[in-house]
Amino acid sequence: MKISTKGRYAVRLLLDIAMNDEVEPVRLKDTAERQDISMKYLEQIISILVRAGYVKSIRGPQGGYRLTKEPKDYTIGMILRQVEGSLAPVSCLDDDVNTCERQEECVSLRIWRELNDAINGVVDKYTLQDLIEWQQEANLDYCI
Amino acid sequence: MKISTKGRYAVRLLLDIAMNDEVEPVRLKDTAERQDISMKYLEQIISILVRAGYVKSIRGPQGGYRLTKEPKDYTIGMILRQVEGSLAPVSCLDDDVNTCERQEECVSLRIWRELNDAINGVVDKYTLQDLIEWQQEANLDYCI
DNA sequence: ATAATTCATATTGACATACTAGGAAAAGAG
DNA sequence: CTCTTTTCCTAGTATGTCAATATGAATTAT
Repeated sequence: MKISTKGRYAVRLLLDIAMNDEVEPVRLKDTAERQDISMKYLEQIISILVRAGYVKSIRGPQGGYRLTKEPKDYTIGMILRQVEGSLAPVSCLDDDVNTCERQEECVSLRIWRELNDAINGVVDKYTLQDLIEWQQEANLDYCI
Repeated sequence: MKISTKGRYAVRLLLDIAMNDEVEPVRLKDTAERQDISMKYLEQIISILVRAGYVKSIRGPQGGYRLTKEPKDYTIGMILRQVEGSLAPVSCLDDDVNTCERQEECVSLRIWRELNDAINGVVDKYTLQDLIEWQQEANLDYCI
């Protein structure tokens, strides 16, 4: 029941881009340093996000990445689902893969469904904007 | 973010024992047939539950397994955590393994914490007794 | 032309998952 | 005491996933 590093890194990656895109787009190399994550790994993760239309890339020198939307428009759930695939706790709940023959008689399914809703409820309640604000608060605290 | 077969089977196993322990203890062979799960795999799972004191075993002919408590005293969360280990969505939240140096400055942690609470909230809300009742209702529906 | 960047694909090692296999130990029935 | 039925214990195995690394091509500002 763990969220993979890929999912967590994706959140940190987008947060880093959101918070560091001032004049120039954000280079992966810098994010890698700031976040202490291998750049090569970040490349793989961001390619998913580019394909999903969550960030746009600018190639060549002075290139980098930019968000395509406002931070408030990225829920954490969107990000996680994009890079992790479904967050459903059992595959019976994945729309496309409901191969379980016991669906009808399965009483556990009721709990898994509720669990699924609870999970999505939390991760879809917060957005990158929330993380940005928390981070800014934390930085303030740190300075004082 | 998936619950493993081991966890799900453990729930079905205990439910099967709860619902079939009439006169004699429940033999794994029968559970395996009823639930369509390999008996060898069930052996491994039940050994965890025996060690945890959730079931007691009776060896030899006419042997089998019995619950040690009332069905209402097993939450689904207890069962899952016992066979799966922690259900925490990030290992930072596992008490013993909080090796993450970013703990202090990590704003995502707030979300993971809330997610953890949501997950445990659901799985600890329901017990084997609930499953038994739902199963009995389902069986009634089926007959009518 | 050069250098800095993204893009694409392949490979790797470690670990976990989901089993299967073989046999030992206990205990009731005869 | 033996046979059979059950649990108990340990090891093995095939497959897949995770978490990266590695290599190099494509693009583009300077």
